[in-house]
Amino acid sequence: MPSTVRRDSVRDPRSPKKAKSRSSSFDLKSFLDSAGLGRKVARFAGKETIFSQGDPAKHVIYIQEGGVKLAVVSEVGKEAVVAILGPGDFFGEGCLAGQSTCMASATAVAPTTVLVIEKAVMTRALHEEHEFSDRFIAYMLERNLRVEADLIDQLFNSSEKRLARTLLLLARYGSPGHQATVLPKLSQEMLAEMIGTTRSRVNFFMNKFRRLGFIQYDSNHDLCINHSLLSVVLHD
Amino acid sequence: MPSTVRRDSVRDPRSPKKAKSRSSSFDLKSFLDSAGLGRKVARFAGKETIFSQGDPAKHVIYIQEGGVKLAVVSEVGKEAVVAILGPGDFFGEGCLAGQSTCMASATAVAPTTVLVIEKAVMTRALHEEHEFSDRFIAYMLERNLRVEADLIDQLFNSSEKRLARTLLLLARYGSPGHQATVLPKLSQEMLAEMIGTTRSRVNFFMNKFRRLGFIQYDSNHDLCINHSLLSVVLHD
DNA sequence: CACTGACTGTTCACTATTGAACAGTCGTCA
DNA sequence: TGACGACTGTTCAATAGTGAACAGTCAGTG
Repeated sequence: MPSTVRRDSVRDPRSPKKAKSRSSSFDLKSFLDSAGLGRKVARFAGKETIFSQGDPAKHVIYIQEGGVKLAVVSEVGKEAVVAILGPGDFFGEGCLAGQSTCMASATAVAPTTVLVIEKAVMTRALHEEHEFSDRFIAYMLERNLRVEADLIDQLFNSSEKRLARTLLLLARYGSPGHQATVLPKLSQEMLAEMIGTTRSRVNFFMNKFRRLGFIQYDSNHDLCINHSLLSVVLHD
Repeated sequence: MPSTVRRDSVRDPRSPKKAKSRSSSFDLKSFLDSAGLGRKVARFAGKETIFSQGDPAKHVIYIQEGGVKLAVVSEVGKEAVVAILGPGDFFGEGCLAGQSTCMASATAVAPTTVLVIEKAVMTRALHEEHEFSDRFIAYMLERNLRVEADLIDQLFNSSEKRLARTLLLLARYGSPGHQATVLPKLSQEMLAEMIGTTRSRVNFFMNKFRRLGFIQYDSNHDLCINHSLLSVVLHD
């Protein structure tokens, strides 16, 4: 069984407005369709594996609907969640940089539909289609900021703060801008893997946050977080 | 004074061959020159600041010669080194993703010459010059892998392993492929900031590694590391 | 030379984090 | 219904990591 380890990344705090910017004037789906890239649509049920760490890396995948978890497993069997992605996100793009195998496993976290794009086709499209290339660059820049923010979070903050931040980001992801937000079901085990700590630690802080009124939940009911109160944790 | 915190990233372990791939057929420098992008050349002495966290973000910068350290400072004054970049690397690219201020400070770690490219000019070049755009995409993909690897390292490994990994990466950077490598002078304070721990911890492990013969150094002489021995640390 | 600044070497009390174990609570499925 | 699996709640000894202090080395400099 996997045990520890982390990573949130769901929506970067440093690019606040971005939430909807992907649905700009350019219609990616139509472009992909017309370019013959969109033919390969694939659907996955929740918890279904899309690809596994070590598989040959041959495709870039674009999420149309649903959600995907990227995770890696260490030599000693610890699991870490590198990112949780949603509609509009790409993954598997490592193959464009010469990666021959997948560095992470991708698993659907909900019923998900994706476009599967051959590496060669993707490369050609990037060469030939300006707008597509622009969009992809913008996406990679954003993604980079997100990962960097996660890294910095990891460097600076204690696991208590990382948990608070992750919950806030997940909440923002769900429904932007409100004071209190309900989160989809998420096990403490998975939170631990996102944050890079142990389940017992997550449990400890979740109970602490609940005791202090920062969050609410009854066993197996949805989690509800109070943005402003929880934010306090981040600033000591 | 800053105290703790981390980050290596110098050359990703997952893209071994890449070291020289940037000097491919396409001559970036000539392109930039001919496109009028290369007019603004700037030079910095070692330790000179290129830009500071919080400055307005208006340029993408391309390193021609030398080395640059990207660091961020937390609210409580801790400093973390996000990356150490060399010739062929870009930085400041966050402004292309809509960042209005610099998220990090950039400091030359050696005498350095760079091309300073206006955000608008960069955007135009990405639109209009296929080959340039390709190159930039490739660069961002690689950079992304690097940061992700750093994040994963942080998630999985103890500070001892992170120190070993960072030393190995720095060594590979210096002179690829050999058994023992000499590293440029690097204070333990800075190593601590790259790794995300305290100087006392770094000192402790440096002495341990030296005692075990994994590395050698006399006060203020260059550090010499033994690749194969030090690699052992990574695998427990 | 004496002084300062920038480092390394070392120690130590405290705190944070891990890892593992065990009990309790659902939901579901034969 | 009862067994199972997937969770949460809780505890605790054992480590790992922090922060701050103080001494020692060395180079440069007025």
